[in-house]
Amino acid sequence: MTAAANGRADEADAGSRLLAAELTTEIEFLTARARAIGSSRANTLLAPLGLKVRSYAVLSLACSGLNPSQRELADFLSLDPSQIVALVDQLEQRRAVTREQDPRDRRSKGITATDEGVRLHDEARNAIRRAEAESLAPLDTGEREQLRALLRRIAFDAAE
Amino acid sequence: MTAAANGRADEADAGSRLLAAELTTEIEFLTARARAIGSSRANTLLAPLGLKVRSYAVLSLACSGLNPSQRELADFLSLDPSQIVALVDQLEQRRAVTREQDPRDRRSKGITATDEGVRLHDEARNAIRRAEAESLAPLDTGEREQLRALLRRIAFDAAE
DNA sequence: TATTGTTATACTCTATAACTATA
DNA sequence: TATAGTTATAGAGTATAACAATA
Repeated sequence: MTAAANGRADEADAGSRLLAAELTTEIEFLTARARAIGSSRANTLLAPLGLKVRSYAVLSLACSGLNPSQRELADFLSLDPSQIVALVDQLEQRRAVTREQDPRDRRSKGITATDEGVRLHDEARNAIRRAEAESLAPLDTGEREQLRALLRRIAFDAAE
Repeated sequence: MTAAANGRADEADAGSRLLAAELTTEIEFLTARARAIGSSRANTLLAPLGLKVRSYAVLSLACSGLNPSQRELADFLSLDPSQIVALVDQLEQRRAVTREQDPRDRRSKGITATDEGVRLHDEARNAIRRAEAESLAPLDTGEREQLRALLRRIAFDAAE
């Protein structure tokens, strides 16, 4: 996780007296904790499909119609190219995606989903949405959209 | 983070055409990315102090005046007790914290900061605040407080 | 000479189980 | 019998460097 599995994420005792500590006001800490809770739930619900948040992200981008190269996937997901190789290997072995050599640059391989990959992605997206609904249970609809908008700006405006 | 170091976190090309993908609307993905950016910055700024986000969290709780036991630290930080041992070992070796046996339950050890630990924590907290300011640069003050409040509810209301 | 994908390797982080001392 | 801390170990995740094919 980064988007790694974290099976212990929701074991913390939220009623703990340590909630009074200053640490709980720091965004860095809160973000890490929210991510751990979210990844844990997402990985649990993705497990029956043989996916994790990492492979789901690759599959999702393969289904986007944007035909990303492995290099683009690595840059966009902030993963090393060698990790993308392993993730694409897994998805390719189960016939969810294909590597297609770019005729204009034969070094580059576009990753696209097969019909089976699209089916798998539909199921996985439902799992992700269930996980999201559980993780965001304390927030109402408007607050969820607020959070989404704020996170999106941090995730993609800050890096430039 | 997990709050692990992620040196590649902010290398993604935010101007990428992949921004159009549906994936970028999913909270799970955005949270993981925000955490990676935040942890990366925080770890970079903590490195000169010989700390990471993990050890900083333990030090911070040791400085809270709440005198947490290792078991409480493990529960609250969602870490395995054996990982707490290693983190406290490191901090104890540099004389930043002490283990004190609880006289009412001699199995339990309360972790408290030394004067040196408090000094280290003051420096580290400044580093964390600088990291936070950088990570949240796209947001104004009101939006930062909004985000803090939303994350706090997810981090601590959801787990019950 | 630089870049894409690939392989290999080492390192960190995380999960699990067993042990001890206390309760 | 159960719990706090500890130790040891294996697995997953991550970083780094080197290589072949292509540009």
